[in-house]
Amino acid sequence: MIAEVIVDITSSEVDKVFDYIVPENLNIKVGTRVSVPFGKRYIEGFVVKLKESSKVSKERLKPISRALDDFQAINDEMLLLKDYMREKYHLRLADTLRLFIPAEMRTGRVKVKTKKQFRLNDDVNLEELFNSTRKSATAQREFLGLLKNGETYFLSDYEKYSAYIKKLSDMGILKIEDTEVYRAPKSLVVQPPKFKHTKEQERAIEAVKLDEKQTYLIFGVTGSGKTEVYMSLIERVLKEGKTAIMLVPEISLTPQIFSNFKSRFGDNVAILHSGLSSGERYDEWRRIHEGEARVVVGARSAIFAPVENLGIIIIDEEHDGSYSSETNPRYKTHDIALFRSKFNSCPLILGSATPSIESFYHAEKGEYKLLELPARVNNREMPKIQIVDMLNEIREGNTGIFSRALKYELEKCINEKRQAILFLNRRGFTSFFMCKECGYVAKCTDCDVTLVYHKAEDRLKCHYCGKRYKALTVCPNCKSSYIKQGAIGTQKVVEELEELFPNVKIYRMDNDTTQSKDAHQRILATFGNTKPSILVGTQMIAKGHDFPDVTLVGIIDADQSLYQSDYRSTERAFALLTQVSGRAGRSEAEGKVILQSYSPRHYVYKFASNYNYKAFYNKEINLREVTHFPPFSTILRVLVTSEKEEVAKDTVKDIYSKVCDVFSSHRSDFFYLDAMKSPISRIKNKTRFQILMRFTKSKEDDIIKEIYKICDEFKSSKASIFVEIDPQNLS
DNA sequence: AGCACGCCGACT
DNA sequence: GTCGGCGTGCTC
Repeated sequence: MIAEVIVDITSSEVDKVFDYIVPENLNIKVGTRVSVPFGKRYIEGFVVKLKESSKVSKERLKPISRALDDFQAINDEMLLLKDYMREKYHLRLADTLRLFIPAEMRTGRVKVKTKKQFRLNDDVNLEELFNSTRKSATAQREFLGLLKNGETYFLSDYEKYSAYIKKLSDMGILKIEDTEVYRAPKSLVVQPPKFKHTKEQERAIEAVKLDEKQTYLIFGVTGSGKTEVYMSLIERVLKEGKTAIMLVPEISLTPQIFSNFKSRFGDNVAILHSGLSSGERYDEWRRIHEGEARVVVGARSAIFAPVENLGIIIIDEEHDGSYSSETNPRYKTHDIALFRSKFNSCPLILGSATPSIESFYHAEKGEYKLLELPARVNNREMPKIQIVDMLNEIREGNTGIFSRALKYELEKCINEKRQAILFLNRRGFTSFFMCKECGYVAKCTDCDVTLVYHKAEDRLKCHYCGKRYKALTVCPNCKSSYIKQGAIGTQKVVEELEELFPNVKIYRMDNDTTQSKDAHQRILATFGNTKPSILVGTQMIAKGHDFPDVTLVGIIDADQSLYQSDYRSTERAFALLTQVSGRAGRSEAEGKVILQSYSPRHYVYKFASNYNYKAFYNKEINLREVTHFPPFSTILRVLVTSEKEEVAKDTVKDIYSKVCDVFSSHRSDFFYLDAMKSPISRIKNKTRFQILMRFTKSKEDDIIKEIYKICDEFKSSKASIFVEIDPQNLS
């Protein structure tokens, strides 16, 4: 027997299957992880196919040396998924397979945690043993009274009898053995709140057919009880003996979510996210793999959870950018979910208060079934949004961070002993260091990006590679000491607030203050318990926690998300504004949102301030259609990186000339084609060039295939080539 | 990814 | 003369 093996090396040179002889005595199946001799060393690999003969000559074939697990690490569905991802994204085989198993398994140090257990030997007569034990040996008699034939017990639970247990074990009456136990992540279990479904929830739950591969879009306003709909659907799926995957954005993977699910579904729930220890992650994966956990809750990568007999996939906050992988194995969670939905003939549920334009377009065309939850469960109004023209503030002499309206509302809020949240799009004290004399801007030596000043450490940091630099006091270019910081950040806002309200507690939440484990939760918890108080933060405060006493939300620099020059920025801004505003609407008292903008007449503000998603969608989709942007076209980017600028340049040139041929033969399908340096021309000391193109959606399959073929021609060890479809950002 | 092979510069 | 630099090529 011959096995096709993918070696666990992610390099384009070995990105193919290698044939190996399967020794008779080994139990090797498709999907087994194996160790194989490769060149002069041994390497891990995955068996992806078994066959009778090989095209490789007999002399060159080597035998597999051993199986690494006694189970099939990758099931048949995942093996097909690997082929799908290969075709769709042109990923390296080893890269995709790595997504399917926890990293802990590859490193070789598979740490199965064991615990000592004991059980009575089957032939022991408990009653006889009890009676033959001296009456005075009360502890021994007590212990025997706890036992039953055929049951197993953890040694650690009976520590006070350990000496006696040892004796019984020596006498051959009971047996102590190691058994595998799972390190389940801890989470508090609370009593699930009793829900009475609204009519709309009821309708949505019943509308989903569980045995069809249909995609549904649940369009539910903030607070309409989408999570309750998800849980009820999962309940229905479990009743049919099937399994479920529910994805949420990494940032909203809060302990609340877990405890909600744990209380509803108990040990059936497995949790996968980046905060788990490697032991926990491995064990959760094993529990899913063994079929012990049938509900998987997790971030993006949980879409690869090894569940069998999948009955439903739910993607909550489906518009969230974190569902697109931006690095190495680039994939779109929606694509993978769609594949698994088809394979398992099960529904895929996308849920959002602000669906992505693309998803809503699919719903409008009838490809997705639209389920609407238009009313909030508590019938509470969304907070009123007031747009403040910051240019007008300047005209009238207020050049500070806060508009007069925001200051007024902050004072009012504090006087009423309530809480406020101030939202800001940046992090760090200032975004950059710039010399006011010569215009010098501090940049990273390895990446072509401006450095960001972090006041707490008094350091300049590169947000791409993490490299740190001493803060500058003198301009290295012209020696002027007039070197200053640019725009505002969370720290700056906090400082100004402390001056304005010296007696009010002010909390800061951004990437810097949430580095340590659980810091996120800690800040939210202290903030939640302090009144009055103000929380200043970035994106991450937009989601998660409900604070009933937050009555004011201030958006300091609303325009920030609009200035990014990509076609999705308005859509992102709308979602963000809606999301942030929702933070103010949980209270008995009326909530208020102050939105500060330098371009207050932008249409996104008009629609966002009325919470009118559909009007926004109509405007946006028309714009996309006339400008030929997705979902009416496909954007494709070929990114070439290399340590050597010349190599990258030459490779891009070669590829570009071939792409031009494709362009010529599909002239009427192309809207755009150009080759250039990437906006960030160096990252981690690799030069980056790119080719950007945009073409008709209907021809994407053909064109993408041709582009992949071209990239294959020029692949080498000197330059890396990445192809991205509809990339989220173009750095 | 590694590891060997191989062809040119500065040293005991 | 040789030790060692890393460019190139191969791994079933």
